[in-house]
Formats: sequence, C-alpha cells, structure tokens
Amino acid sequence: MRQVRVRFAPSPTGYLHVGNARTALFNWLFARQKRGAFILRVEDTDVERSRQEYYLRLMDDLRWLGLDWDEGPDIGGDYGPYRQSERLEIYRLYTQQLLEAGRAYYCFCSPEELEQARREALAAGRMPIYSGKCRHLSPEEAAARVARGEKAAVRLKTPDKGEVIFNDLVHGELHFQLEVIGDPILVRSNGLPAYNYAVVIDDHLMEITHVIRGEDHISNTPRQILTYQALGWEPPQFAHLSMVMGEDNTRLSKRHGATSVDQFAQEGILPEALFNYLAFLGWSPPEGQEVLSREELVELFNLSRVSRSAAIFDYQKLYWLNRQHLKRLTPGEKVTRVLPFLQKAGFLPEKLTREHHLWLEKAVEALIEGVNKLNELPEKFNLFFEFDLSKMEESARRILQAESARTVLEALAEELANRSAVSFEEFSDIAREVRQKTGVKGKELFHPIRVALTGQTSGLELDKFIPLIEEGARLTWRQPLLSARERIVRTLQWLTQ
RNA sequence: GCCCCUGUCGUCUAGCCAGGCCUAGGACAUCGCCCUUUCAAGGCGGCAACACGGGUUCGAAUCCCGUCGGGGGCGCCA
Repeated sequence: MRQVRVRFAPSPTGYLHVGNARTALFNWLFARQKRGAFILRVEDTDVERSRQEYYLRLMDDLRWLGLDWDEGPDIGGDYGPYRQSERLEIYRLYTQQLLEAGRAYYCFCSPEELEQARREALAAGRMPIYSGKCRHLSPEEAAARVARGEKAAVRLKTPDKGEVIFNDLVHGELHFQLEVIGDPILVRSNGLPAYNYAVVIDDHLMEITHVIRGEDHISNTPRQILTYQALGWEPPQFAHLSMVMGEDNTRLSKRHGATSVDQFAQEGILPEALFNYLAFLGWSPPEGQEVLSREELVELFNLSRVSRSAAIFDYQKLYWLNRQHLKRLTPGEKVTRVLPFLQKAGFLPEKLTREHHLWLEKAVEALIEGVNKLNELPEKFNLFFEFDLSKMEESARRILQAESARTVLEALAEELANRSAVSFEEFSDIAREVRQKTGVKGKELFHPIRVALTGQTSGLELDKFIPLIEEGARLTWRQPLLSARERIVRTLQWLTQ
C-alpha cells in the first residue's frame, strides 16, 4: 500500500484558531498512526491578507501543541516548494495544458457583470452559477484578446449534466448534481490561482493520499474532483470534519473567549491538555478513556469513529482535562511549567538556587490542586508573599477581633518567641500548649491562627502552610516571605493599634 | 432563496452500519452527602437525552419517508 501522506494547509492570515488546530491535529494523528508523512503547506496566494508574522506564529503554535511536520516551507522536502506563492510557475504550466486541451477557457466577464448576475439569480431563487457566457468564445478569439492585453480569468469547463459522487471517509457517499456547480475560476485575472485550483495541483503533485479538512469545504469538493478529472488525475480520499462552535451554537469566535492556540498557552493550558481536548472534539475512543497522552491518542485514533455533527467548545471540560494532565506531571515538571508564570508575576529572585527549586516544588505541589490554568497560580502564591492585614476581608477581621482570639495569639507569640523556625510537628505541640494555657479549643483556636498566619479565612491546610513559610522565610525573594512568628507578631500589633 | 451536511442528557459523546443485550452507558457541568477545625481537591450518590410525525417490523435510538431545528456553501477569499 502507498505511504499515507496528509497535509495541513493554512493561510497565514491570522493566528492559529483552535478549529484549524483541530484539523491539523487530526491530520497529524492520522499520519503518525499510519506511519505516514504530515506536510505543512502555506496557502499564501491571498497577498492582501497574508503576513510573514502570522506565518511564523503559525509554526510556533503548531510546535507548541506538539505537531511536528515532515515536510514544510521551513524544512523543505522532496515535493516543494511548500509555499504556494513560490509555485506560480507550476500552476501556469497546468493552466496552459488545460487551455490547450479545451478543458478550460478564458473568461472576460467583469466582476460587476458577474455580481449583477449573481444577485439576479439569488432574487429568482436559483443557485447563482456562472452563465457560461465566455465558454463559447472561439479559442482563437480568446487568445487574440488576451494577446491584446485584455484582462481575463481562466475557468474550468465542467459538464452540464450528471453528478459527482465521492466517498467521504466520515460522511459516507456524497452526491452533487452538476447543474448546481457551474464553471469555477481556476486562475484569477491577476494571474494568481484560485484556492480550488491550487489545492488540486498541490495535493496531486505532493502525492497527498487523504485530504482531511473542515466541513466548510464539502461543497468545494465536487469542483475539485472535476478539476482532477480534467487533468486526468486520480483524486485523493476525502474526510470532512464537523465545525467547532461556541456555546451559543454559532461558529467559535473571539467573543466566546479564548480561541487562538497562543491564548490558551498564555493562560496556562498545558499543550498536552489542549491536544487531548481537541482530539475529543468530534472523536472518541472505543473504550471511553478520557485522559490520554499524545502517544495513546496516536494509537487509538481512527477516522471511522469521527463524529459527523458539529461540536461545541466546552471550556469547562478543557479545564478539567488540564487539571488531570497537571496532576500527572512530576513535581519537578510542574515547577518547570509554572516558572514562567511566577517570573511574570515578579515573585522570583534573580538567581534561583537549588533550595529555591526544592521549596517551589513543595509550594506548587500544595497550591496546584484545583487550579484550572497555570495563570491562576501567581495569585495563590500571594498567600506566601503578601501579608497585608489592612486588606483583610470582613469575615477574617471578625475572627481576629473575637475576645478569645487575642488570648490565643498572645500565648502563641510567647511560645514562638524563643524559637527560630518551627516544623509542623513542633507547631502542633505549641498549639496544644496554647490550648491548655488558654482553655480555647477547636474552631476558636484554629480559626484565629489561620487568619493570623494568612490574613484569610480559607486556604492551604496549616500542616502544609507552616513548613512552607518557615522554610521559605530563610530564602531570598524579590519581596520578603514572612515566617510564622513574624506573622503572629504583626497580627498582634495590628490588633493593638 | 437554492444546494449540501447534521440532529441521543445543559455540553462532549457511547450505542446506529450488521433492529431485541437500552428500564439508553461514560465524562464535564450541576445538585446532595461523606471526608476536612477553613476553602478546594477527592470519594459516593442524584437530576438529566433518543427533535417531532408517519411508516416497515412480533419488536426501532437503531431501517425508510416527511416535518422542524442547527450548521456550512453558493467569491477573480481560503
């Protein structure tokens, strides 16, 4: 059997959208599973909108997601060039061939003329198809007009009757009546190929075996098949993926929230989590597993299990998957992923020592549970680095102002006074002594201690928190990390002022 | 308007092709309980769907027809 070759062919006219990323991902999964080739091709014939910046970002985003390509504009390959703007000579060659064989013809109709015909057809309730006006011009006359410098597009001459049938790998057999197709533009009057023409040439020359793309291309497919036929080529297999929608069931767009891959990266979604989520948008494995690595997905993926209906992008489920993937990381890996976010928040010192790293591992381990996205973590780190009682919430304030709270904290301060740093075990002993000395116990005892230590009514368990501030206080940070004793002392000062 | 695709819990979906195994399974979300001196997380449990109408059949989520809903396309954009 022939080697599987698939491609992702984005146009560099914007950031990589999750919908496109999912298309790329399905292609990649298919290629990797079949031990085939995944090709990146850039469709940049829309000169108006294509930009170098987008092209570079596109590749960054794909790499970040973990999608690597075997051939592409940056690394080359045996079927290049991989940028359509560099393939114009190739298209021209085939256009010539088509023209000479009488399978295509020059069209001199003006855009205005066409637009008017289109409007009329729409008003009359017909499909707006090209009339075929220039179709019957004699080749000699057409050639003469072109030679004279008249602007002309090139159209494919399609049969008037019959139907185009193809077997879509996800939708099954699809039929299209030729009457509703019309003669598509192959080459624009500015000499650049139209999308529907360039894809056919490129896919064939690059020996693409499976075209896996969005459902919005379904109705383009018969036109493309007709082009293959005119050229005498065998079309590839097609698989059309359903659309990705927002919560309101309209096409996913910016107003639904983050939609570009780099936005998710910046928010702290793990690439493997986005990858996992995207794979489940319109596909599911036979056994119903949910949290899967790239490798597992490659193994399980199957085009025949791809769903035919549109899927709504569910941020909640993405977050849940992100938490699951977060959980699977080792403590060291967690720190590595979190570091950029802490860096940005300005917590980290110039130089991170081995001690800092070890402390961070424990801190991240303690705080990361329940975190949806990594960008939520710096805020949680405030628990260590921020201790400002004036910003306390009303409920916390009330706990500290209770009669017994002051008794407890004073006794605690006394116990802590002649020690440098305490472990949680030592702290528990101290708390026990405080209880005996003051007679305060249970909630009355622990609540004020928590607030005095953190300034908050909720947060980490004290048995995790206390060792962390005690150890952390010995390290150097951008801003001081207060020890338990310092926190108690400050709280008492605040109470007495 | 015309053409095409599509329709199972709020959401992603399993089941459909090979009709009985489905009083329709899982997951997210939601609600409740447990755990926890806090908040989460975690554990356990609950609520919740075959769009509708006709057929075919002993029997239909599964097959057929229609209706309605949703989406896409109808470019000298990709």
